[in-house]
This record gives sequence, structure tokens and C-alpha cells, in this order.
Amino acid sequence: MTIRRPSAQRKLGRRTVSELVVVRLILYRRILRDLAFSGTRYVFSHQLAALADVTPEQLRRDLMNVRYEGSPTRGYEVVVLEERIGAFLDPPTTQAVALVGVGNLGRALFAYFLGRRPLLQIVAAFDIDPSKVDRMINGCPSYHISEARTVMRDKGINVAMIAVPAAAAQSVADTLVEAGVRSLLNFADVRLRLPPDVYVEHIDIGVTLEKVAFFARRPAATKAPGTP
Amino acid sequence: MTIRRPSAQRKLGRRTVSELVVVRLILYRRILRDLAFSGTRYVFSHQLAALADVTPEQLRRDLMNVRYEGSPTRGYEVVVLEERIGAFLDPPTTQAVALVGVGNLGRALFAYFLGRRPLLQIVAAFDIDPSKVDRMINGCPSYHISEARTVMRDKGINVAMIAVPAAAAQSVADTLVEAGVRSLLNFADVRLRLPPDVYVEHIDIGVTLEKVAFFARRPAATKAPGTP
DNA sequence: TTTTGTGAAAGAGTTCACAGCC
DNA sequence: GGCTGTGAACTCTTTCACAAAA
Repeated sequence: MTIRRPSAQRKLGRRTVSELVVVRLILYRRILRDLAFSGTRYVFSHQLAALADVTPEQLRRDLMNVRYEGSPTRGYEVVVLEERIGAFLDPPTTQAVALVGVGNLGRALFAYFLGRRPLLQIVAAFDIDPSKVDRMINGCPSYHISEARTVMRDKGINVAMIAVPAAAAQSVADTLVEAGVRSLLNFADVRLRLPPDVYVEHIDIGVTLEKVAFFARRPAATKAPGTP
Repeated sequence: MTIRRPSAQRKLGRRTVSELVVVRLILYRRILRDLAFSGTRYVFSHQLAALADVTPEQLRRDLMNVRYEGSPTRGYEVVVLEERIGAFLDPPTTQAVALVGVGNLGRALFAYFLGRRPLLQIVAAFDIDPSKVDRMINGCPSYHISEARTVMRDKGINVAMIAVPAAAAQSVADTLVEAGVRSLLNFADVRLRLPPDVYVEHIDIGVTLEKVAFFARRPAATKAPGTP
């Protein structure tokens, strides 16, 4: 979630890239994929920026992190730029992801990932409910959380999503980290306390909806159309 | 999602508060509620900050927006601070929320909100699937999206969550805005283009998971424990 | 011309550091 | 002593503005 952490950045080669840049690059790439799919060959920065809801300057700045220069006449070649961003972002190989908690939200996440993102795959699900473990769920085996350590090691998983009730989240997270997970996406509405070398991202639906509701009451907000 | 927009801020009285501050205040309040529930009477800034995963200075700075001062001896009185943050954040009355899209994710959202947050209530659901409309879902009536305008007006709804497939999201959003919605929470992975006076927040699970996966591969990241 | 890439300025947000208080 | 509130310093991010390119 939107809380900014003390500079979770990344050195790549000699450069350092902020989280904000990474997120936007991921977004640009997705848009480029759609453009390529719809047959577009070239884009200008202002077009791509509009689709990403970002200023053209911001976009160009972000692209400085990727080794590719556009042409002032044609703009950026869609497939090449997509490929270049991929080279920057992507793992050398498929990354295996675990999902903990096969409730409503967990199942929604399965549905969400069905078919897409072949580079990120949910390869194991965990729960504590006996009726949900040792089965196949959307083609993915489910285990009791106590087997986390073994399964993580066997499948080389180091990314996990947590979709369990808030009360259980911290203990689940501890177990996962203990089992070798380096990076977590947490949907439970508690802030997890974990060692600093573990990367945690929170998707806190409750907080986000409250935020949206708050700004629904704000006084007209953004720039008037005529402002220079 | 984590993309920062051109200063969506809010004037309150004479002050202006950034989105980041609002999010953190919401978070602090939730933690204070839990503390109150567990019988804690007072907290120091460093304790509350630790629970929110924020520095104590940040917390104190954020609290400057709320009209309440702590005591150097006891810290902050939990229920008073909670109440003060509420006075800052809360609507004068219950806020009605609509949910569009009653698929997997939509149902997960229903489950999520069942029982909690009495100040924010899902009072109408919309879909296009005939088998899902004109029914009750978790005690909430569902309608065909074509009825949006009437229902929104009748129920005074100005906040909505969009949980439909990406291809449908923009048109749904247009319909909602046309029906008077001022603020949106969008779960579909497209960036919505809407008039500037509409507040939009994106929860983009795909992008967020890619981000988490990216940072799982980063080289040891954060400060070494011994750094001064 | 229009567009790109980027140094430099501006703007936001966070942390430092300390006065004042209990 | 240890805590709070806050001006001032600092860091991170975005925007401006313009040279170079086609």
C-alpha cells in the first residue's frame, strides 16, 4: 500500500531505481503489450503517458532507466520498448508464487491469475482448514501451512501472497519468512513486522476504501480547466 | 495504487493534507481501535509508530493535522486520539457505497466488509449478468448496471468500487460518473480516464504482484543493522 | 516543425535536532 | 531522565525548459 518505506530501492548495474519508477515501468509495459496486440507499431511519449495517466516528462524520465532511445520522428517502437522494459524488469526465469489462505479472496486471486502472467505462477496454496488442503485448486496443489518449509524449498518459492484473516497474518508471515520467502504481498489489514531484508507490500482494501470515501467529500480538488 | 497523482490534496479549514497523510491517519486510527479494544489506555509515539511501521517523527508530524496534543509523561490517550482522528476523517453521516461486478472479487469484497466499518456501507451491487441481478447478495440488493442512475440518486451514493473485467471497466466508470459518483476504487487493471474532479484510486493486483516479485530479486536491500 | 533526452529548478515528503515540559 | 511538537535541513520526485535530432 501507499505508505512509503525508507528507500526500498534497487541497484541495477550502477543505477538505483525507486519503487515508484518500478511500478510505472510495469504499468507502461502492460500498456505496450495491449498496444502491440492491437497492432500499433509506434507511440509518442505523450500518447503512452496519457494511457498511463502520467505526464510525458515523467514517462521519458522513467524510460531513461531502460536502455532504449526513441526517435523524434516516430516515437518509440512498441515491441522494442516492451522488450527493453522486460529486460530490465523480468526475472531470468519463471518465478514461483505461493498463496496462503484459500477463502473468498484467495479464490478471487486464483481466478485473477488464471491464464495470465506466465512469468509469475501460483504453484502452491496453503491453508489450515482441513477441507481445503491436500486438494487441487485451479490446477494448483494445496497444503497445510505446516508443510510450508518443505514445499517452499522443493519448489524454490520465494514470493508469497497472504490472504488470511488479520488475526492470523503475522504468524503466517513469520512462518513464510522462516521457510525462505523473501518478498510478500499482504492482503490482511495488519501491518506486518518482519526483518528488514524481507520486502513487504500491503494491499489494504479497508484503508484504501476509507481514503476514497474521504476524497469523495473533498471540495472540488484539482486544477480548473483554464489554469495555465 | 502507488502511482502518485498531481497533488490530490485537501484543504481542511486552512490546512492542506496530502494523500499520504490521510492514508496514515486512517491506519493509525485502526490501530488505536485495536489498542482500545485490548484495554490499552495510553500510547507513546514510538509505540504507535512501530505498530504502523512508521518513524515516530512521521507519526507526530501526521498528528499535527489533528487537534490533539499528547503529554510527555503519558503519551497519547488512546480513545481520545482515536476520536480526534475520527473527527478529522469521518463523514458527518454514513457514506453509501456501490459495488459494480459481482464475480469472484466482488463477492470477496462483500465478505470483507460484512460487519465492519459501519460508516461505510455497500448498499447496492450492480452487474450485467441476468443471473446476478434483482437478487439479494449478503443482504444487499443487486441491480442491472442500466439502473445505475436511478439507484445512485435514490440512495445518495457517491462512492463506488469497480470489480469488473478490464475490458468493461472504462465504460462502467463512465456510466457511474454520469450517474453522479465522485470517487472510485478500481480493481480492474486498466487506468481509467475520467474528468479531473473525479477521484480515482487503483488497486492493481497484477502490477503490485509484479512489483513484489521484482523486489524479491533485489540484492539484500535495506540498511545493515550496525549502521549509525 | 514536433519530438526526444536531460540539466537545473521546483515541489513534496521525511528526518534531524532541539526547545520546552513533565 | 524521556517524551512531545516543530523549525530547519535534507532527500526524493516531479516539472520546467531547452539543446539536439530528424
